[in-house]
Amino acid sequence: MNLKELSQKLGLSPTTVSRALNGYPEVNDVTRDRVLAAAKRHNYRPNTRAIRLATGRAMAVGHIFPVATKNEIMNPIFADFIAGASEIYTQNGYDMLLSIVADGAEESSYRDLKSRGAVDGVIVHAVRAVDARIPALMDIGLPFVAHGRATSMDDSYSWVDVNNRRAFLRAANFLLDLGHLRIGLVNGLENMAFAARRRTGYSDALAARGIQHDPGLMASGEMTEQAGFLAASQMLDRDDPPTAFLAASMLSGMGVRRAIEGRGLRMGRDVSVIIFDDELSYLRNGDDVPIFTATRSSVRDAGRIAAQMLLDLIADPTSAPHHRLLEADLILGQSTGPVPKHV
Amino acid sequence: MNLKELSQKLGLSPTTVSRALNGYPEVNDVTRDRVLAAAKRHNYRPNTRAIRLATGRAMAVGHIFPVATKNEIMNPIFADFIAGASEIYTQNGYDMLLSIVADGAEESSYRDLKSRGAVDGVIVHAVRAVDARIPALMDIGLPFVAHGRATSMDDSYSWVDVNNRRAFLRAANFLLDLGHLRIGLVNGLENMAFAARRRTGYSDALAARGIQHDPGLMASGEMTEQAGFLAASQMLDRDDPPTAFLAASMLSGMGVRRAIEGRGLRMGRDVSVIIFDDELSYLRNGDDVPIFTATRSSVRDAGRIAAQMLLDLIADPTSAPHHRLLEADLILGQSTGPVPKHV
DNA sequence: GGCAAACTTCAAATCGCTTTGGGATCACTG
DNA sequence: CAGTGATCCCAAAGCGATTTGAAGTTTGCC
Repeated sequence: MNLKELSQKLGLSPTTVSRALNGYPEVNDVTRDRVLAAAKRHNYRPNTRAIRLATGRAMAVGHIFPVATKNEIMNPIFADFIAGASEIYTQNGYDMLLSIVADGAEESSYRDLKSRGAVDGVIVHAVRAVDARIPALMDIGLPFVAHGRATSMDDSYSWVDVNNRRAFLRAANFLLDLGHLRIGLVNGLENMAFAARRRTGYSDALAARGIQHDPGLMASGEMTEQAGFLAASQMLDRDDPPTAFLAASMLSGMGVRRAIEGRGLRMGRDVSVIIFDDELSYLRNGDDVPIFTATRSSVRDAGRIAAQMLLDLIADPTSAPHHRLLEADLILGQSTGPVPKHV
Repeated sequence: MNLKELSQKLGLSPTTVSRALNGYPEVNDVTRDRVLAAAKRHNYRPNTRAIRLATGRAMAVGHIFPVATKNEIMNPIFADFIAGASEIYTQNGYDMLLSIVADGAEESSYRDLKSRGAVDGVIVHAVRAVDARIPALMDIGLPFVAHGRATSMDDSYSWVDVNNRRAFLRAANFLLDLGHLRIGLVNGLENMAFAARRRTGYSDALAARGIQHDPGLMASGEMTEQAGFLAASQMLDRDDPPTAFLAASMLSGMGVRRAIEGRGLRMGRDVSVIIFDDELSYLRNGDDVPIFTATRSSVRDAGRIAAQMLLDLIADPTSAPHHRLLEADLILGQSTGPVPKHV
């Protein structure tokens, strides 16, 4: 069933039917009702391909994920971010186009999407501290929203980000207030913007209390359980092991916990741990009472916000860049406590 | 730059240019080379929207993920499966359309995609033991490949699946051979087809050795660390705790491990564990030596295979359904050993 | 040389919708 | 009653490709 057939059945022109369906004012209410009823009865749905060609809009948004060919690690937050964004697209009649491209091929991928007219805008995932994609997209002229901000150029493009620096600053201060002086940092890869900022927050908190910088207490790597375990193990095996940890993710934290418990220590009593909790659906931090004390910010919400921001931007491409800096909550769990006396 | 402009620059008709670019035989080689060179020089890329309208093909594949509104758990294998599928689409000039829909709204979502002409086919994720989506799609007439098979109707549609029954049968037999008699099953939700089959494998292995069915040693739930921990904890606190576990995923296994170690036991010595390892990129089972003994099958490979199967099906919709049953490897890790003497 | 077959190329129709630029029709003024 | 706006509807021209059917050019062969 297409527009032409439907209009013939109704004895109207395609023009009128199209206008009736799309809510244009120049059509009689009686006529409009007839049209809407007929459309519903015949289960008519306008052909997306034709709409796209006619309007010149793709009614689709692209999500391009970089994957380092070397280790091929998909970011675990991916699924939940997407889930949040998807809600918004569905509500607004947009489709979500996904592609996963090798680490440096993103720019050509963007150019391709643009010149093929396959999308109206894109979301930039996993922003690096220095990220070539951002100037590239500005050059290409494809509307975009970044999930995260590069270190520089903060205001010239739209982004949604968590206040990573403050989150880790607060977490570190919380541990310092509990008396912890040696705090291990189990960070993500610090070429990523979010990880770099978290490190800054950590360092600033220590510096403010006059605590000396100790490279042996700062690890940076993939945010896997295994990596978290290894990093924490190394630190715990020092002569002056840390009494607390700041871990970059739920998985890292689980690795840290294993390292602690594997040494016969108890998390929350002998060694404190704070994680960054993205509220991933399949990595919940406990059910009622949080297992880990955590800085928490829902990545699904971030997905929703970024998607909405992008649609707004597409609707009005001339508008100034939008920004949204989310604050992470500091929630108390069972993994932190005062520094043990006997240490 | 569109076809018309390009053809004007070349002094040719759009017809010829189109044919030259698409490799049709009725165009002179000299002309073709001229066209190709000009296309490259002007960075011409045909407009996807126009191609789609003209050819009537969407050149896109849909991935629809069901999300139970209650718990909203995204399946962790999602990201890696998608990554595998994406490779294939990219190679073949297809786009991947993703949407996440509430648990029972899938059918209308399929109908929508079909009548809008937004996709040429879909992948069905997370097949349940009894799954309404499969007959629905057959009714709608949208080509599809299921990742998993429902309990019945095995041959009337295309699927890619792992031999889940045999995987758990082999794993259980391996444990039985090591002398374990009480084996705890920490399964996924058994309304899912894969989990139901794994349970069958487990049960069949025990039955073949004349071991009595013990409901207290069989848990079924979300495949999270927390759920795995709770299930294993309960079993370990029995008067006759299991000496081994079969866990449905890496995350479940991590929970089981925590339950074991939290009781002062050592995994691999006091209690054995075998997991099902989907080879998720961010949940690697160790780097060189596997941590867990595991039945292993790459979900990324499954994504590749399913995607290719779907493209084949789209290319020839009249062909008979395709099937691919993958066998999981049983790989030896550090989490299994003979049943302890003193028990 | 002549005629058919094979090559090349093109004009125009098509896909299914939106949107521009008018035409009717009708009621309301002055 | 002619003139002026509203109001309602339509024909036709896009959007940018593919594809059909046909025309013009070579080539091949007797």
